[in-house]
Amino acid sequence: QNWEQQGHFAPSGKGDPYCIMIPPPNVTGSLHMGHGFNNTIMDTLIRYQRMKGHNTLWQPGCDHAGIATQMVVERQLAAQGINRLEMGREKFLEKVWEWKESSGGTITGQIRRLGSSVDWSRERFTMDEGLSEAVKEAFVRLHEDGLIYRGKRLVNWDPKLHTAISDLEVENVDEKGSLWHLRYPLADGATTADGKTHLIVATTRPETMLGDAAVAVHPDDPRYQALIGKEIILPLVNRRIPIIADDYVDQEFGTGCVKITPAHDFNDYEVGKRHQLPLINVLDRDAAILASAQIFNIDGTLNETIEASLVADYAGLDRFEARKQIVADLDGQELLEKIDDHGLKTPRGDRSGVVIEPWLTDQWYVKASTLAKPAIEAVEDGRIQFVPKQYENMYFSWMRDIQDWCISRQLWWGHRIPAWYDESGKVYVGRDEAEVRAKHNLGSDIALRQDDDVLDTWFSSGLWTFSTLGWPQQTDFLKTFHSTDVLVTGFDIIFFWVARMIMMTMHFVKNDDGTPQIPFKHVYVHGLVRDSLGHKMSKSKGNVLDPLDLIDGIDLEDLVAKRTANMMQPKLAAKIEKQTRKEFPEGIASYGTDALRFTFCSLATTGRDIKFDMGRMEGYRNFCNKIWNAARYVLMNTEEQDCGQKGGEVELSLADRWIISRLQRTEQQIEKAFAEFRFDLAAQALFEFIWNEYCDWYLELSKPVLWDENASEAQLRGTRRTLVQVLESSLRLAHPMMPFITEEIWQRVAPLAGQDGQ
RNA sequence: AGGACUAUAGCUCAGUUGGUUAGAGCGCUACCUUGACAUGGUAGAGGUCGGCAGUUCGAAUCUGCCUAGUCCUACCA
Repeated sequence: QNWEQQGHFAPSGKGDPYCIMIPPPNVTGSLHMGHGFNNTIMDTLIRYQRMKGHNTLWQPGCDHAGIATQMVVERQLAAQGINRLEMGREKFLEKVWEWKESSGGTITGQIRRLGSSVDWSRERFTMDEGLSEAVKEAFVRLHEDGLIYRGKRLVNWDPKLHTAISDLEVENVDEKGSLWHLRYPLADGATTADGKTHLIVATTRPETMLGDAAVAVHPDDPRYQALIGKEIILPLVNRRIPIIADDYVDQEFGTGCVKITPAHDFNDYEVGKRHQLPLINVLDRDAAILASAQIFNIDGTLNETIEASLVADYAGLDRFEARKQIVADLDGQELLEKIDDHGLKTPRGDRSGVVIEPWLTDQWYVKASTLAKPAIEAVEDGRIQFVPKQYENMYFSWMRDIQDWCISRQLWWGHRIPAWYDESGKVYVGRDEAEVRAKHNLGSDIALRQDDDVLDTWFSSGLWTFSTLGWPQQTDFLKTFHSTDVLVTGFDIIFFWVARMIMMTMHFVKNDDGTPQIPFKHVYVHGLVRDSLGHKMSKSKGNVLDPLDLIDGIDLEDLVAKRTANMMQPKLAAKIEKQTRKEFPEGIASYGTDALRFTFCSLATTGRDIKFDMGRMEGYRNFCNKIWNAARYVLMNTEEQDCGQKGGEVELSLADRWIISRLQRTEQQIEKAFAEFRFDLAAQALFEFIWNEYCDWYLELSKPVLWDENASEAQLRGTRRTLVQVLESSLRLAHPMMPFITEEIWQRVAPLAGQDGQ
């Protein structure tokens, strides 16, 4: 029976509490090197604290990962020719739950293989009943506090996934594009200073010109000052739009004239508001006909309002098709001045990869700046400390300029927003429909419809440290283990998750005296695990390592098959196969969990990315072997022997006293290393002590004593006792990093050393 | 545009508050199969610590500038 079965991983109930919450992986995901690293660090910390006699809780769980999971299930259905919309919400959700049930155990099983000593009895899932209640409660309370509102604003719209996403989910990618210079004819016979009858605007998105509401110039620009207040005839749609002055315009860039399209660009939106421009496009003057404020449909095709306009057949065209058509049409009317090459940052959805459109819709927002204030202070005054410290700057710069957080998603998989609408569209927020009716005195004759949208996944993960302990109930676990001690996570989710956890927790969880509780005292930030060349591991690069393959080993054919499975492009598969055969001609040997974990620890240096080096791991596998053999030697010479544990005179030699003093120094080094989260230094100190001192010197020095026929009983007892005691202490030091080998040997060594083995 | 980080042996990385001959693992060379361990042992080669200048009795370490690379944030049409 191992320690997990004996229940050693649950809180002991004795000693000072020490708690870590696992960053919940995607429930349908599978283990990668990042998890392996992350879990090793946490487990090492937890085991270390547990051995020091603390009342430890390491709580596992998974995230429902809204978009990611929904995409996977949609893809599966698509393979069977089924569309989610045809299926309907309820049936689709049944499918997602089915998928969750069938694949949801994968990653937790894999985490177990890493030796993670989590308390499985307290496993949580963000869509569990308890956590869902917490989410609902949090939403309603934030709304009551005036920190959640619903509003029509420009959002980042994903035309592929058909949902809004937050700023953080948009990646700005450097891409080559063009700058189109378009001629906009001046109205009423006006001319420019140099006698032209048009202005030239430069744009990277010519198709949005259909929605232009103005042309802006800089107020001080001498070239255009005389034209401010005059009007332009917008080409193709022949609508009159004003020339306005705004110092947002950079005189140096392009022609110094900017087309303003408030419904399709965040800057233009602000300009539009400043100048009270209609937030709209083609049919602005006939608002009655105007159903939508934009020229795009939900999927990025041009909408019907275009067709109703003066011009032809853009409606239904994809936005990029429309671009070609519009440029061609402008060219046909001699309105295209020139096209320049232009590098630009294209906003793309981090999940879908498609170009994100600013789109005007009703969404729910969290007023982040209010929540950010105490969250900033907590880091400023050191209640929360980042390790390494430089990440605090990153945190501050984002938090001090934080934008409201769009939390509604037009998805089905997630926590449905607890808001209801009556027939007039008036919105009521409450824990359930009954509460809403009671609170607002709505009779049963009034029909209510719940909001279709769900919450951003990060909304529920933001509550993770306390929702998993039973909040809003004041449970014993919440009182004992919150605030948690350390959060172990990657820098890539500091904004997504860490910052939001701090904000949410400090708003909802209070001490008895009313002061806010922080979610954790330390944030240990680690880097990405990369391959030995420093490249990011990814399926398409074919350089992915599976931690389990490093533990168990894998032969070459299986590895090739694994790396090239389900490739989109067959060409890529051939390349990956070649590369894999070259890198691992013999496949991957089995290194064992301890070697893998020890390698992670030794590479866990201050906050930089980790290049995973197989050579390093090979060396540490040899170290495991060294420990094993040293233990064999010690047991051979001490088991069934008098090690002084039953009394009797014990004489310590110089060597005995020397190794004991070295051990004590090592213990101090490791204690210091752990206090500073320097797992690499802890690993190094342990390695050097066990190999270079205990094995190379002390074991050798013990041989002549043990084999000396003239040695006294007291001398033999002294050497045997030192052998077992130093070994036992070394195993104790090694155990957090190498749990398996130490657990196995320990059971035999501990009694000899007069310890109980735990 | 602003900010952060990195640069040390062929490779992957340590080097604490500036202090003798700069360390580890892997790789490399030579030798060693005696009873913990060839996943081992002994001996060894290999570094002008990215560059330049400065502070100092003394710099891998502190300061400034430069170069190369990685990353984060930002509204350049």
